[in-house]
Amino acid sequence: MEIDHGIDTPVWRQLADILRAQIDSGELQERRAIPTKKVLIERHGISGDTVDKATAQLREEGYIRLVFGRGLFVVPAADRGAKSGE
Amino acid sequence: MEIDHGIDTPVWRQLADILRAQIDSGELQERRAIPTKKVLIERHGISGDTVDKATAQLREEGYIRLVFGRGLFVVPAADRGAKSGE
DNA sequence: TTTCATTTGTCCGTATGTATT
DNA sequence: AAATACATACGGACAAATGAA
Repeated sequence: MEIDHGIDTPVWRQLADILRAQIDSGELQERRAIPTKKVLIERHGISGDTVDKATAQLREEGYIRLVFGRGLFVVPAADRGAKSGE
Repeated sequence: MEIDHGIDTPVWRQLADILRAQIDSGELQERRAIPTKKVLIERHGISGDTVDKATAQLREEGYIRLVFGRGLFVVPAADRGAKSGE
């Protein structure tokens, strides 16, 4: 899964797509934290702002949820419908 | 309508609230462009990224719509339900 | 056609604030 | 006290689309 700066899909959306696919496939497990912001910055060679846009999108979709001071956690598919954030 | 950096409501959300109120009140008229990014930056003393976050929120709500190279235009209330962007 | 100005979205690198451990 | 973690914010830069000259 490589980020491509050359095509017309924004980098933040590509990252959101990658993370969503990893959640759907189980590579990122339910109730566990996704990689930290710092890791995503270093791994993909992108800025923190861009990571934020991707995670904001995923939070909006209900895929992940913020636990302050700890990280972003994968929401179980069963709880995706409606919860604390909405 | 003043932006306040001191309270816990993010600046980008405050700006979104201001613009939404101006649209609802008719101060910003339907089918007309909202103030440009540059104007909003100078008028409120905030950064371009912060303006972007506010306008992205309003686009998502269906209040405004992007016309590339021209500006962000107020969507008539009647068309807010569903249109080109969704 | 080419050039120039305008406008937006995207992106970077850094910094700060708040909460948790 | 210190490290970790995320959201927010800044200021600058670039690409693409539009319109005017």
